[in-house]
Amino acid sequence: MRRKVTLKQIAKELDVSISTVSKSLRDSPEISEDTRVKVQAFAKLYNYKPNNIALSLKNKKTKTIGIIIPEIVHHFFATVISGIEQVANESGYNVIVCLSDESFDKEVINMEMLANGSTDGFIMSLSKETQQKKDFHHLQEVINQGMPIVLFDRISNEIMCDKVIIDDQLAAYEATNFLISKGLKKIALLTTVDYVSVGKLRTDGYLNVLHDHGIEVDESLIIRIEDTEQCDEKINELLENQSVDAILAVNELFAVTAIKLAMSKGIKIPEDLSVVAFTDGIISKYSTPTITTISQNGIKMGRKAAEMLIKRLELKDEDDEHYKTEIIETNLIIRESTKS
Amino acid sequence: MRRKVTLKQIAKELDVSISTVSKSLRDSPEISEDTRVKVQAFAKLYNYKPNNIALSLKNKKTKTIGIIIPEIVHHFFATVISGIEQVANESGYNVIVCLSDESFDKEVINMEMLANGSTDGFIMSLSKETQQKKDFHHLQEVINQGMPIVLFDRISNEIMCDKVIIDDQLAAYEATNFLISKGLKKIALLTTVDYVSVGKLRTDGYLNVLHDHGIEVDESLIIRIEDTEQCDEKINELLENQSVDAILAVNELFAVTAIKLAMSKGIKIPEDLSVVAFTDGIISKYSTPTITTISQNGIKMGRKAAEMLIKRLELKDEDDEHYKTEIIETNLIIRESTKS
DNA sequence: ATATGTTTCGAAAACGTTTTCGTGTTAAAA
DNA sequence: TTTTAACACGAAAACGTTTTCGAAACATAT
Repeated sequence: MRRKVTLKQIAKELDVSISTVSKSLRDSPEISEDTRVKVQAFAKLYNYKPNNIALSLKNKKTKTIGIIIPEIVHHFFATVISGIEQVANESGYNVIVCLSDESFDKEVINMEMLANGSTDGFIMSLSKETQQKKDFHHLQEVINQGMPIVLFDRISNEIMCDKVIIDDQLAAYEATNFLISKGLKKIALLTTVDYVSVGKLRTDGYLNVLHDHGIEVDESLIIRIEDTEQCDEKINELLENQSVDAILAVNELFAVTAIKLAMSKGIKIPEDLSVVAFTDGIISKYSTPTITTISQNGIKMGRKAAEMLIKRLELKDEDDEHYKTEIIETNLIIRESTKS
Repeated sequence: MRRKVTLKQIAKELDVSISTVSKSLRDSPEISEDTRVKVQAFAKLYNYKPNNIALSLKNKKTKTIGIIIPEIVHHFFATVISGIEQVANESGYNVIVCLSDESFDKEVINMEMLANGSTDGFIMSLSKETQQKKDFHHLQEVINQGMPIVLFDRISNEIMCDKVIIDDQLAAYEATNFLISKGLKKIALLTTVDYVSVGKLRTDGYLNVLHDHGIEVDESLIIRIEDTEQCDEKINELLENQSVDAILAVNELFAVTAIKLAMSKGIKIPEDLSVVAFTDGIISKYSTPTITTISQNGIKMGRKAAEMLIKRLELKDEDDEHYKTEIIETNLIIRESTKS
């Protein structure tokens, strides 16, 4: 077992000082050709690579980005990570991933853990519980210490930092508008409880478009689903008690569940019922029928978030304090679940 | 902006030495009640938390696990990460994730990057290219330096280390056997090219069961698909030219693609064609019809891998050198895509 | 001859910890 | 009173780097 070689060992072996070795390897002009070549050859032979931890301590930079998200077994979040990783990699950064499991406490713990020197900054999406409690002291604490944060998707306006989102309200507006343009009237909304920021915004967009078309809002068509267990039951209720023309779902899962239930009741898609879902993922593409969705380009969001964070990290402390909110464009991907 | 407070600053402020502060915070008996209380109060007030990087350098332990996988936008790999993260979290470890994108070079670069002090060990699944080249020098190098590695799913027997896998061959055998027991004869296999270890093993299991039942192997029923672009074309060919009773697919994607193509040709599932897929993921559960799959419990694999790695990390250098290969059991989840 | 300049290298500090060891002070024992 | 022990604390080393500064050795110019 050949442990990693250090500057000190090389220095001892070649009978020079540590400084000389360090300078030689960094091609300092202070060092003579002779010793430089000698040291470099030796270092190469023993496959010397500087120790990252020591460098981090010295430079007060870890070249590491902390990612905190609610869950990873989730197509959208996985794509965001992928996007972040791409940019990070190009710039020599690593990513360290922590999951909050939608728990406020876990989010706090993970954040404190990483904030103690492990990362230079954070990219995160808030847990449900955090959005509900509206307690952001852990974020504020980190920001106060001078570490930049970029929030994406599940954000809060109470926190002053860079953000990357889609225009949830507009997207919901346009998607619903698309349904209305097909002559559909009784449009149901499958959404989450209101404290989830994106759920709220999407609901607003839905309400606005109805209002703009002078369509009366039927509260019984708005189904707020807390967790996946309720999903089947609540959607079943909707389909039993109402004659519905179309459904706008705030995620793929609600949509595919609705489609399956409808089909089992003999309701034809899209002839009897049109369905549009947020978040273009695996399910929409491969289910039968394929589902019309609002694309939410996770890769792009991840890339943008990483770019913003790294830019701020490499900005020489000229703390702009001028925070930006980037909006990633969405578009409607029309598939089989809506009338043409 | 209140930067993080250090021992040195506390020491200066309270006019004691750094050692005294450190000892006070760690409740050393060397320190008098008085100063201990005083220091602890001050530290709490300023929210002192030791710097992880400094600790890592001192202890030569980072409490970080490096994960290198081919891609993250992939349900199975996401579940494995989730499992790893659970165990890591319980034991106070963080995970740092790198993606190889199925590229040998990226795998090597990422590994070297993390090996220079960033992590205590690795959990990884080999990229296609690595399996093809059979070049494992980067793994061997890391192992020689005394860092433990746990391989999962895409492994190689040439590397001496802990491993976590499913019994791919047995699972393929049993799944195919299940199809045969339903009276199906012409069973096609949708697999990957042979250098992917799991593809090879699954193919072997398929071949063995045919042999054991005295069924002649029809090479034209074995479709080797290199990448997703070829997928449609190759499966189309199969369905056009052959009368096929059943399909065993080595992943969900191949299965759902085959089902969609078959249905578009008026072939009824499961009446005319039964389909079984490896990897129980999102698609199988939500597609129409739902797909019978071989479960491959990613969470469990991840958890097991993390347990093995951490155990080895915390083993006080009593290098067993006694490497284990854990086999995670699979089971057939019978859904709508196979005859009952 | 001295003064000046250049080349080449090493000592030491710094990053933030923990820990070993030494030492001064005080209290108890002889 | 002197010796010994217990107590409370600080100095310094160590982890592996990079970088500043000083200095020795030699060459060149005056």
